Amino acid sequence: MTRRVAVTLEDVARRAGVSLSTASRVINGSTRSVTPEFRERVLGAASELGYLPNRHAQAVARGRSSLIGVLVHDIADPYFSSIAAGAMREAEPHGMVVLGNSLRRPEYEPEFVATMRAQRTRALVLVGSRVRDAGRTRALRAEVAAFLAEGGQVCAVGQPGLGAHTVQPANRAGARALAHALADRGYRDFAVLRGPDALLTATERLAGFCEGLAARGLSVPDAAVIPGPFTREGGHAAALALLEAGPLPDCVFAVNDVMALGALAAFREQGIAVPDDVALAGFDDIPTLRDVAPALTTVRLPLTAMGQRAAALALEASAGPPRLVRVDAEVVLRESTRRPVAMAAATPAAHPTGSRRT
Amino acid sequence: MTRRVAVTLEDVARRAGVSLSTASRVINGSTRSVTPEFRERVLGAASELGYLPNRHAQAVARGRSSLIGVLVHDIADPYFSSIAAGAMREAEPHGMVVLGNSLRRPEYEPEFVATMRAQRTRALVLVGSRVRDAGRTRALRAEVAAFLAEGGQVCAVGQPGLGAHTVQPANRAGARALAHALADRGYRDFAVLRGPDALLTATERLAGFCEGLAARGLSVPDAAVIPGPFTREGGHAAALALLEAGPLPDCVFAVNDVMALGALAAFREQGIAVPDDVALAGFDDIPTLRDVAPALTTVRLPLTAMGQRAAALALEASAGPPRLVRVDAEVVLRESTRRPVAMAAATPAAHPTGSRRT
DNA sequence: TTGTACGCGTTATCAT
DNA sequence: ATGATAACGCGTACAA
Repeated sequence: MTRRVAVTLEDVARRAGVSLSTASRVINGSTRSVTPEFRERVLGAASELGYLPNRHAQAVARGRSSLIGVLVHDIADPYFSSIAAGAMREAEPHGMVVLGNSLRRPEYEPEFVATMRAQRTRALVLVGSRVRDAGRTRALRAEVAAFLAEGGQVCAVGQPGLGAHTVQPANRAGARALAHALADRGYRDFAVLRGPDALLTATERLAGFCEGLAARGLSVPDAAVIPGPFTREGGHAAALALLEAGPLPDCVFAVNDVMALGALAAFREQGIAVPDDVALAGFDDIPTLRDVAPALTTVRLPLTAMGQRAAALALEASAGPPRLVRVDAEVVLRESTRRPVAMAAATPAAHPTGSRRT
Repeated sequence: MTRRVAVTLEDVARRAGVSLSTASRVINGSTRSVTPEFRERVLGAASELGYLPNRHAQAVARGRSSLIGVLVHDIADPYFSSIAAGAMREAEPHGMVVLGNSLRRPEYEPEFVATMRAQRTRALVLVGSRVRDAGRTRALRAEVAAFLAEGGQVCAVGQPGLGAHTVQPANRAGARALAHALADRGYRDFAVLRGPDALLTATERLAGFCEGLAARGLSVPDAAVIPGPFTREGGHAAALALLEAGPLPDCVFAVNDVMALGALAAFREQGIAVPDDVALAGFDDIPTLRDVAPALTTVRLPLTAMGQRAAALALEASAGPPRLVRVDAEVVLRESTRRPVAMAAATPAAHPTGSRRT
């Protein structure tokens, strides 16, 4: 009747002349208690028939599958693809990786976790940023809790407070160190392309940057803090908005690299030279940066390693409470914040800080 | 005994006071033949209990899962992540997407297809390049055939001859057109960073480029055709090798953009200016190109659209033979092949073509 | 050690 | 329209 299309374990058992259970034992290797001779026969039959275990049937019988979920916001964004690559490299030997792409829609995240629950996935890596929207956060947290309750394991990257293991980059400290470094290079008049204020990551970087400046007796005028999407287009638009808002600052900090690249493009289009007319810095050190000119100052995060670490945490047989793994960020000064000759000639003290923007 | 951890359809049926079959009918909506009242009751019970259908059980019962596989060589490479993003966008509404990362190991490809067979995946998108190794190709083709025989659907991108639908970019014609354009800009003395000679894609582009030059009475000296990996590092190394081999040509063609970026970096490190000392062109038009300076001449492929098209082909209920969808490539001339002033001043005829490299 | 039989959560066939 | 009941392919107590 039904067109039997794939070889089943029963076929293998029949051909090997053994029972289904014996065949099962040698194939999945649960217990070693099988005679070498039978073992041979089963293995032979399996390979002759081209047998492939039905993973779904296994998952149903075992009550758990070997799928591993990885969720990112945008797989075409180098930040996410780098982390995803690291996570996949680590996870691949342990099971099949399912990669989800939220397209930056927060409502998709709980949905994805639900899907993974339905798949009885054993481990989950959630890469993203916590968002200020309490409803969304609650929905996501609820799904994660349900997933955990069902015996799954979860590790988040960059979004603490989910009740799961977390790999957390030093957004605040990194931005603070960057501010120090820029102030020490003599920059005095700053602007920040701050990203969406709903994104915790963006907000932390802004806060850290301001703290760092404050430690040097500097600050960013409110009018020079430009919000916008966390993307290249967002950076582009924010840079244009900055130009509209008033005279150019010494130095612009975009809270991530893709935004910085957008800003760089906007400046180029407007005939504004970086770093001669304005300095520019980003955050993340995405691989793409190796090929842009001028070389972009940034705060390096070990993206691939973060993904690997997260996958390892999600995969390890963990007893005990959720762990928080902090990841250091390192300031990398490059061409885009080389002080222009005119400024470098003067002593920093010669530059009164007075806020140009009121 | 067993810790019942997830809500099952039976729980829902019991709570709704209906039979398992009825509950199944309203949940999966197979037949509409359910009284509105019962329907309400089941839906209510399901949502109260937080019921999630076990996809594995469904897959076992139905004999086919709703998984969709996408295989790429390197998810961190913009070429692949762009195509993958397109494929995922198209596929996501139809099922869960499983993304595989071969890390450019050809032996992983048949393995991935086998895994997808084991998962009873319904559709498969294979992104990559056909490799000259007959053994590998045969292994892959065999797995694809088995997958097809089991009722699955497949679409390949850039690797024809797999017995599946194929989305095939115009590698040859694109490279030919590029050669024409460069010759028309006055370049006479060329080198090609040709990639691995085992990769069909690389070979086709090289061949097309040579054809295009030949049509203008030009050619590339053998010594100026440098092989190497299809990656940024490969391009970097190949550019250095080119420098070692002899004097600089007018113009270098790297058979893909990431190689061109590697070459660009190598030139920059060596103090060689592009395009003033040497012109440079790539192939693909990856998104990254928007941020490199000088802007890189390339041959544009609609990467995202190709991914979408491939997923659509793999998903569509196709009767009939495998289809071959050709995708046009478009030459995009940018700054990196602006003719230097000195050359532009002279007439092309003033530049004897004589091969500098013997 | 091996085989029998039952269970996993669904779908689908068949009477009712 | 609804409800038993038999698959689906596999894992695994339990008995032999």
